[in-house]
Amino acid sequence: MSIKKEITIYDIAKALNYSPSTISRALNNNRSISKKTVKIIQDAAKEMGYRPNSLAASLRNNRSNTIGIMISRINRPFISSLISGVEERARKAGYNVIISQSNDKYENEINNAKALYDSRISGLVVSLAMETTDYGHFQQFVDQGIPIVFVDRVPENFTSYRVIIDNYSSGYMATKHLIEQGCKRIAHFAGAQHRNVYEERKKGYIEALTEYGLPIEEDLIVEFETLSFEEGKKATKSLLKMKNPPDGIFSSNDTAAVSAIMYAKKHGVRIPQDLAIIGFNDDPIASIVDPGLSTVTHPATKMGNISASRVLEHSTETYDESISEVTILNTKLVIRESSQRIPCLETKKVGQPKA
Amino acid sequence: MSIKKEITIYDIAKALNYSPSTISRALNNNRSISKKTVKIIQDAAKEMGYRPNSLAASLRNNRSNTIGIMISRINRPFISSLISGVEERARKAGYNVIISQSNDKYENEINNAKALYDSRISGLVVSLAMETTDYGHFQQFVDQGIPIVFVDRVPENFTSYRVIIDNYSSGYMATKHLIEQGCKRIAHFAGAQHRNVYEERKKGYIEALTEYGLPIEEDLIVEFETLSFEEGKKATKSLLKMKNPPDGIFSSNDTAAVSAIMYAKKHGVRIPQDLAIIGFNDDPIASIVDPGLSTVTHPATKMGNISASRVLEHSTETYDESISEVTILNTKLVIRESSQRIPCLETKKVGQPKA
DNA sequence: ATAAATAACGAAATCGATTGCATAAAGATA
DNA sequence: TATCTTTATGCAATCGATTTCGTTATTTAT
Repeated sequence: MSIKKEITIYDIAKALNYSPSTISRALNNNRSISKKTVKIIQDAAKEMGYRPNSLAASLRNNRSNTIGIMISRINRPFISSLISGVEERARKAGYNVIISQSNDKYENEINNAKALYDSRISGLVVSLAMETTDYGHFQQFVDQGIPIVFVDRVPENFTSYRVIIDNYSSGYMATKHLIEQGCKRIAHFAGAQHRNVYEERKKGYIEALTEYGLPIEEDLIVEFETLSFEEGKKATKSLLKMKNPPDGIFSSNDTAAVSAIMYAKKHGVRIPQDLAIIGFNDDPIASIVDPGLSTVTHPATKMGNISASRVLEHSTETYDESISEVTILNTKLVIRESSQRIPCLETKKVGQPKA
Repeated sequence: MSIKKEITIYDIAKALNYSPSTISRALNNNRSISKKTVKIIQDAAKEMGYRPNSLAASLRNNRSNTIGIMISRINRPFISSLISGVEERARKAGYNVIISQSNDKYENEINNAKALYDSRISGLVVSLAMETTDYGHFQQFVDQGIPIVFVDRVPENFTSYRVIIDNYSSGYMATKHLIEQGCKRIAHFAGAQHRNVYEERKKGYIEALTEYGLPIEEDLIVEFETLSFEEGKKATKSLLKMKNPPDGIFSSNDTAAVSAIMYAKKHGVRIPQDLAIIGFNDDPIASIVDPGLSTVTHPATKMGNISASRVLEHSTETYDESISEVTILNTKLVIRESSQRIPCLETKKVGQPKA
């Protein structure tokens, strides 16, 4: 266990007979050091096997070249791709990424926020826990000038960066698609209505029905807690038991939609003839289930990339904290067999270009 | 942008007329400070809103209460659950988790190792990139007494902690199951043979065939590069084109297995009657595909938990660096319809108890 | 009662990099 | 030549917590 000594700028300073300040500046390509000296120092540093101690730099600068991520659960396709996108971009810029999962609990989110804050992260990427309705725990970051990027599940009243999709239009398009396929009674699997994404998808659903003169039936709108497989099954069961069951379902996620497909199939309901189904997210299971689940793509990795970029490009000088910068990404309908009653391939774009 | 000043131990020291040393000790419950004083100081700290600056402590201690993770890709079910398990355990202990993905590239793995090393992580959890065959980039951690836990994809010759499943037995059991279901010509989707997991699964496969007196046919063993959906399709296609096609497939992962199911189904091959299939991992898609894919469970989250524990419990004093501590977790066969020719539910355990 | 041990706390160095200010040398301008 | 810049570098403080050595009281032992 012979722990090797690390080389510091002091070692280099001694070896080259320069002061530590000069070494530091040279290594950071500070222009006040002549190119010749810079070269000498950088070469020596490389040769001596110097490795910057980022902890020391972080302490001095009071920021740690680290991006913190707060999400509900890592092991969900959308979330893991989102994280992947953040990591990808951050690492290219030499930043580390710290993750924390809330398991959709408000209390965990608060604790994680504190932990990340104490870690002196230089930026935060957040997708809110299902439970969260109060955003006070994010104020500490704002007070310290640490940029926050909310992704996908964003708060209603909190000035910050946002990276989202157009949930309203996406919900509208998904529902419209079902209508165009001949559905007259379309059910909706809605998520918690205090979470923007679910609220807006539902609004889009209602708008589409309204526009096409179809009635809004509260019986056909099921509000889920977690949009889980189990919940999907239960909801499908009770929908199919109705005297006048729906002929279409727009689900706010793929898990519940797939669950519906499987339950319906098992009970002799033909998909899409008797029941057309469309989900949301384009998780891997969407293309595996039989019949394939039509859905709305959710550009997770790209959202992660952009979120990280927002943090990296954030500049305290140019930042106006009274303005929310919102980035809206396009989604696409992916039409598979679960909703395709009329034989005609189509792929539609939803949403607006980047704001 | 009025950035609030943080409270330090010096502020507390001044307020209470103690020295910073005493404050530090009291906050760390050092026994050389009287209980009375400790209480006074801790109360004051709380009241003043003191928050320890972990960067300062990290610099001083030269370790950062952070666990680094190196994996191939975050957005894979097994990996994201693994990470989830590490995060879960680490956060409970007040540790942060930094992630880095190699995308299965050796070069990225080297760079990530350097980045994590420079971040002064206090422990490392690694699942090797597909490409990696040289392990020199991990030596730096050993030299600094930083514990490394290899999970799942582990190196052959590198003394360290390991958390794995019994791939050999699992492969054996999976194959045996197919044999018991009446398969006579079982194909194998093998992964890169320099990666322990794939090599051992194949060995288990061969052992089972041998034990039951079935011939080993090289034509039926397909070595994959990435075990992707595409590769699975291609392999299935050529297998089914053989004059004497296989009646069973043991795939080293679920993705390729599901791909095989879908391809075979599409081409009129009945599953499991004509072709019985079993996969590996128990990814979500395994229970979604129709017919449901039999597979081998891979206790990902638990492996993550244990890996984190190994790091947290690691003690430089008691550690003997000439010994590899290996933890082997149980796997289970999950029998679904894709392999069930004989009507009889079964679930078998594979592997040994924790070492 | 006196030496020895213990308890409770303080002074100051340390971890390694950064940076405002000072300084010296070289070049430019009048 | 004298003055003013500009260039290149060093000095020393700083970030905040930890820790090694001490230094006083206060107990305990003899």
